[in-house]
Amino acid sequence: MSYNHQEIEKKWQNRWETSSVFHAQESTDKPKFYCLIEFPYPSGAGLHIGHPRSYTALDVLSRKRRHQGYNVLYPIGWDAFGLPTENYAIKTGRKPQDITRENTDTFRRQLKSLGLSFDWSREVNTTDPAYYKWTQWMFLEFFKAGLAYKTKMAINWCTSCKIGLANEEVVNGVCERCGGRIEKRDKEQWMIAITKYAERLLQDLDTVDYLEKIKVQQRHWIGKSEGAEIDFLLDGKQESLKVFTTRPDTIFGVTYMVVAPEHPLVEKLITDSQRCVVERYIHETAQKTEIERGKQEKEKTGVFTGSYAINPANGEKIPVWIADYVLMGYGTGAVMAVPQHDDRDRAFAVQYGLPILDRPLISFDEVLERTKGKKTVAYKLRDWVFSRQRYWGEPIPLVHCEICSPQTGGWVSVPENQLPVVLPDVEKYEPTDTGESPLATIDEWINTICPECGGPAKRETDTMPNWAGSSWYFLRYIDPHNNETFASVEKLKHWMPVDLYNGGMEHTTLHLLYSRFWNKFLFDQGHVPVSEPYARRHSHGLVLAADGTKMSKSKGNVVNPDEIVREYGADSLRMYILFMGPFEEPVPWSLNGLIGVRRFLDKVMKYVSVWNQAQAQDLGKVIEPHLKKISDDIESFKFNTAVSAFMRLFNDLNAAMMTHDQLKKCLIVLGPFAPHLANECWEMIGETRLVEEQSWPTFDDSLLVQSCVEMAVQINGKARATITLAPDAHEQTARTTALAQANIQKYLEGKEIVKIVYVPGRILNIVIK
RNA sequence: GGGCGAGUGGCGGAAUGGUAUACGCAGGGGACUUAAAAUCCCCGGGGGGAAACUCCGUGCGGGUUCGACUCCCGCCUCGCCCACCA
Repeated sequence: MSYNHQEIEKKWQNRWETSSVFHAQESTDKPKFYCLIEFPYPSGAGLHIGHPRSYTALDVLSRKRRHQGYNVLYPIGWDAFGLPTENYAIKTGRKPQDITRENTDTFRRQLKSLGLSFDWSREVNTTDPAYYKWTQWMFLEFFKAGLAYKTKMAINWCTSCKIGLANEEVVNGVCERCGGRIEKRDKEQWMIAITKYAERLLQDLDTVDYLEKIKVQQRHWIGKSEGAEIDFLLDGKQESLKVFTTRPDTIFGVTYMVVAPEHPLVEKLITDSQRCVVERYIHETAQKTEIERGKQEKEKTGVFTGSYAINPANGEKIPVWIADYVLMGYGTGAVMAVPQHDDRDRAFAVQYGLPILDRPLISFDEVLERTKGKKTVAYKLRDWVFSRQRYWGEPIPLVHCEICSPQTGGWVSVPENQLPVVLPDVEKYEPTDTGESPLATIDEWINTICPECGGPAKRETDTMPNWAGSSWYFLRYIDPHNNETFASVEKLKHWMPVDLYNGGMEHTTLHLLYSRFWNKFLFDQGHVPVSEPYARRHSHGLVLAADGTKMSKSKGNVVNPDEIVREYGADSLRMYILFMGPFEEPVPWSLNGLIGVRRFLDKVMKYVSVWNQAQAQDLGKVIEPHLKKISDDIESFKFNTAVSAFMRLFNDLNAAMMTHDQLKKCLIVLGPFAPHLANECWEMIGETRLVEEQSWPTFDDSLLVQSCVEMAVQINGKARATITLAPDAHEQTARTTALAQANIQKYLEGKEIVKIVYVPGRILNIVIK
């Protein structure tokens, strides 16, 4: 017998919608639980089968918390700015706004069909002007605090997307999104000074409950090194070269120095005789892509500048080289090379025949004294490139005025009462290879008046990266319809921090770090009540195709959730996706596995439909251990074994009828996993109201202990017999029973018992010789 | 090169010091049926044996322990992340 999932799923989804059971409450004495999933990017491809993995898992937990009496906030929204939509708009000649609306409609319909207990009344959309008004407002807070600045810098330019990328968006030397070739380009960019928060982003990891691998990855990304800055006077010149080193104690072994090709002192270092060769090297290096640089990792390149520096520790004269293995963005962009102690320096020294000297080490303090150096720290973290030269993003709310604000380069904030600066309609969205935003072609939008002097001014045409809107969306969920502020202080105090945030590992050094930073900044400005936004962070594994590879359109191995829901039902999909494997591990999709879960759900439906109270017996001893395990497994994210415990429960029943109360308990615990079926069964046994309105069951300890257990008897660690005993049986009883076993006696014949190890309820091991 | 994780039946996986392979899939056998589907019951790591039982077995090699998939040391393979960060 197979139940009609299409009928019952629609029915209960309507009931949930009209009853508002999933709405977070505004005023209540209940403890709060804020449960967050990473809001999706509504792509044209529709929901990916991987999305429900995270959503269903946290749905189970949210539902359990509601049963447990918590006021639960489990919201959903759309991270809808970004390139795929813009590129699709260009290709089809349509407006990104229209495409986004269609895509979010599809995603909303698909998510609702899964029976997820989101509070749909709080839906947010980063592309909604009422939302991005506050993204712009927050940007201005960064600007006013001096943390947003515009600077000319070599950026990563994706030649395919025609867009500047942050370092974080360049993966293996190619564009993270499209795989396109990256080249370096000099461009004026808005930057946000995340590096000012490097130390706190690092330190405060100790105050939050994240999976350890997430902390490790963030620490590594922030990359703190302690060391010293030491000045090396240039021979015959006024200037000195400042280096950063983590090994000041090796300073006697310095045999040469190296500066990055982009170092500001390069021009002064070049001597006439070397000018030709050095300039050619710098030019060649600038042309190199990240990939090309990577390939030459083993083979280092560089040139001698012609200049010398003086080692402040011993007065030795040492040559200064230029090489691209030294990075301008880290430390001071200059190093003292100690081939004896550093592999890279050694490789370079070998390559160019520079001396390698084995000199004694000296203490940190002594070095600082001799060289007048100072202790310092360096971070790998770089400031955040915040400009994008594209259309489909939040306009940066600044105008440029020739007269006003010379201290900020002529940049003036758009006043709060003129926010949001709304994206204007444009004819064409194509990016230009000149690196200007498509907004740059709309004169009537660009030309405006300066809010300070009233004179003519021009709007900034760069837009924000799509990490902007996602850096604070968890705050907007708390008060999504507020027109006065992004969220009221009282509501923020009630809900923050997020109690549990689940998302993909790929966001660890991007979104997760950005949003921690963003929240800390708002905290410092007094706008949010907590310094860390997420009390706990968990992460899920990918759903792979059946062959264990990533699902991709080009390989044609993408599973469509609509089809699964139509054929097998949302409850089957939910339960299978939890059952398929450990939550944190990548797991291949299997239609057969899904069918197995559907059979189980049919079995439950069949059981309930033939269940009758007249034949009921007390099956508490069978049922409760399983329900207890399921309840515990939810807490430890072991959803796969929770589902198998359900299967065992119904196998163990052997079709025996449990009591009405016991059946109710089973259905309440089933609710978070298969909510439609649980409600349908709930109604079939004559219950009114919704399963969602019931309290989570408690478990009777006396029913959790078995009266007797089967125990192995081992001889020298090998199982030779089994005996049945009370779990707390006395050792003497256990020994007597074990020694009476025929197979045990066989082994004991002619042997001496050295000792007997007895672990009640577990094992009895007889050691013989 | 560095960091993190994983390696268990035909397959997804369970067990984190105590009878390895729970649960599910695929497979074999049986019941029901004119038949099939569906459903239900039974079997199910490999070798030997009629059976009782026995030997081998959790990537490889050592070790700790009464007892190791589990802990320790040394390798191999795969996955993910970072990768010239001084």
